[in-house]
Amino acid sequence: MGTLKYAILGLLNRRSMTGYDMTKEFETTLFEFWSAKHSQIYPELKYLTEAGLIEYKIEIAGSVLEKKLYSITEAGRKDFQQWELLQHKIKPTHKDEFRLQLFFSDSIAPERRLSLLQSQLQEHQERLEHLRNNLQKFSVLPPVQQTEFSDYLVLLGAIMREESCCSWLETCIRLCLERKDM
Amino acid sequence: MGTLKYAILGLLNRRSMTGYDMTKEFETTLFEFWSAKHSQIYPELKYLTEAGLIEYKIEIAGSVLEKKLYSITEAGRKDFQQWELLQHKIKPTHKDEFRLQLFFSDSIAPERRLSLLQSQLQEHQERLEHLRNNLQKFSVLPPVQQTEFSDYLVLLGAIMREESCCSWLETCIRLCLERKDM
DNA sequence: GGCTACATGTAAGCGGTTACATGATTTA
DNA sequence: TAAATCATGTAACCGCTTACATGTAGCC
Repeated sequence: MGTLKYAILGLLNRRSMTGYDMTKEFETTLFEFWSAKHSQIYPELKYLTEAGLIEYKIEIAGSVLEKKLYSITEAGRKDFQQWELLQHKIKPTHKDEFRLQLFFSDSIAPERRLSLLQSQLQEHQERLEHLRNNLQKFSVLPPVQQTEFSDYLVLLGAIMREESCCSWLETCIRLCLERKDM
Repeated sequence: MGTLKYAILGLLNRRSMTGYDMTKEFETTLFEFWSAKHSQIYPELKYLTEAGLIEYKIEIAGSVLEKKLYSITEAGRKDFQQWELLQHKIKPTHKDEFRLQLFFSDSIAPERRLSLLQSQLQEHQERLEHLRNNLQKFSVLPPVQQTEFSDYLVLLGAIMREESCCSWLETCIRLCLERKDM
């Protein structure tokens, strides 16, 4: 797919930054829908530079430390904006180890299945709470043209996904309890 | 993670089958939460056989064609059942190219963003419809001990996930339309 | 006889993670 | 001065996909 390329171009389309800054962005802002480690980012930056889609100038921090401040080129911006218009097909399978485990859970004791469901529910509840805290920074709904509007939409998506997951797990637990003796 | 290993052991824990049968299972039954191509399955079968977790006997189909009918060994069953009890941590990032695209969509025209949202909604609606058709085979809720009960739970999970995704996309579309001039 | 499905493998390459490796700057 | 953070890279390995490669069985 080569999606990392566009994640990087997208970041640089917003503002110039170093590879280190990008690493932080992937760990925080983009974390809900994309991630990449520095060991993947640096080689990709090298490749994108060679391809002429980005460029860098060296800045000196302190007295000797060289930082590479990357920015997007015109060619890069063009490439990015073309990708931004593509109507991607959805991926057919969302791999999910827990659901695989649940699918085969008729091989274990019903109480064990119940405890798996409950621990899974707790994890998703914690993530949901965390996401809802993030939502609080949007005291008012941002205008559509602004960057914050997109941020708001994807955060909303993450929250709704977790809510739905929690309510599914609650349903599973309820069904297991209600029908304990069947 | 080595999850494919347990997907295979789980299948063989239900019934003996060939690599080809497994390929079909991954394409149909398990498709919503796991998948694997035959090119990944056959080497894994070889490895699991060497590790003593599964074994095969050769069956002749027709006059000469050799099929390897795999079954799980006692060691394999033990390994599988141990995995089945593990309380896995949820994966922090669900990579999603569409959400990445949406996140950066302040760089394109609002009508373009709207059309992306609408095409994405349509895809998810189609998948949802397909999943709801699958649900119809459960005319009554199966008893908890049975294999079909697990099947039902994961199908319900897939449906709820798609429903939530659709309603998120509908919300996004509504927000974009309502606030067109802001 | 031809098509589809059955059946089993290997090879190249990509995307990604973990670990290895190094050094400067800032802050407590 | 010690620890945390900033900063940049490489190497080995794993999981997975795409493509290559081959041949049989059943059905119309």
